[in-house]
Amino acid sequence: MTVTDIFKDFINDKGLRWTPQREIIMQVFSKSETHLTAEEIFNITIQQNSSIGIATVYRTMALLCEAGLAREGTNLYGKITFEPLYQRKQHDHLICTQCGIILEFEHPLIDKYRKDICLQHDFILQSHRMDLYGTCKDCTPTLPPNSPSS
Amino acid sequence: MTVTDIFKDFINDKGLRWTPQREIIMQVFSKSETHLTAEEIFNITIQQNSSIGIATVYRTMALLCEAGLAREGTNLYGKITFEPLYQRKQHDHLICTQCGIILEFEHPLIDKYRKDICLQHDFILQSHRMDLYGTCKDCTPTLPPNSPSS
DNA sequence: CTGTCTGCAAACTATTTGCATCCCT
DNA sequence: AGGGATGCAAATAGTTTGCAGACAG
Repeated sequence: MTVTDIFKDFINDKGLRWTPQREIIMQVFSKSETHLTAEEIFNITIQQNSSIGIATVYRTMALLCEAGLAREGTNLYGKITFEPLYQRKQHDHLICTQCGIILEFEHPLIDKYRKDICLQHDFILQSHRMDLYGTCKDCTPTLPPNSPSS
Repeated sequence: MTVTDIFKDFINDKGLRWTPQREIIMQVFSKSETHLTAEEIFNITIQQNSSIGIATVYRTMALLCEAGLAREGTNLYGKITFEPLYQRKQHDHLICTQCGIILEFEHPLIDKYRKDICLQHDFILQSHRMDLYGTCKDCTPTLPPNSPSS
């Protein structure tokens, strides 16, 4: 059962049609390890089929979200991004505000306490998003050894 | 030392000018307990000064963010929102996807593990955002007592 | 064949910017 | 007086929508 199969089933079950555009877009997207904007997905897809329009990317991504295979978000610049959800552990993000890189992590206890909180508030948790913003290892200026303490 | 004082100092220190518009916008904003969009802030301010333009709201909110008194975010509909930061404990959010209400909570252990994670990744934490999405107490359909188990 | 999909371009919406004028300092 | 601040309107930028033709089933 591949991601493509799942999406194809979803499309069929809704009485929609399986098209080359939908297949390409979903493949490009599901290969990605990071959060992509519609434009980024579009730029990759047109390398494989130069006649795809960005409207189709948006329309297909909406279907992928509906199918539970993708999730919408917003990047540092306010653009909509899509995050692959298929067969991925739930995780949280470290986002470097210098270079924009997104690192992933998970922490079982954070997860546990998250659920506790929801119980305490009679809140039925559907999903969550936790992003930690800061400076990643590579963007942290490291003082050279013996550097003057100006 | 009120919020207004802090903002006024910030404005002065930058060699900028204290204007009625800035004062009104900042007061409207700092009275708010929730996340507001620019338009919401605008709608309240024009009740006090009908000639304020929305561009000024955006410009003033940018200053408040720079001053560390506000923080930008995105609501369920993709619009930019502003969250007051002054003299408020850091906290996380429970966001009801039905009615949009935002409940706040804090959990010291989640906070501790968040910091641990950053240490492990040589990541210098500047800020974070954790939003839990789901259904709040009031929007949860409760079965009447003795309801049939259809 | 039928009705969905597509690409295109136009429409929208939220946000930003240019500019003449205003008004703090 | 001088230069930042404002409101307006126009410009952007991202996303959505309408439509005629293409095409899956």
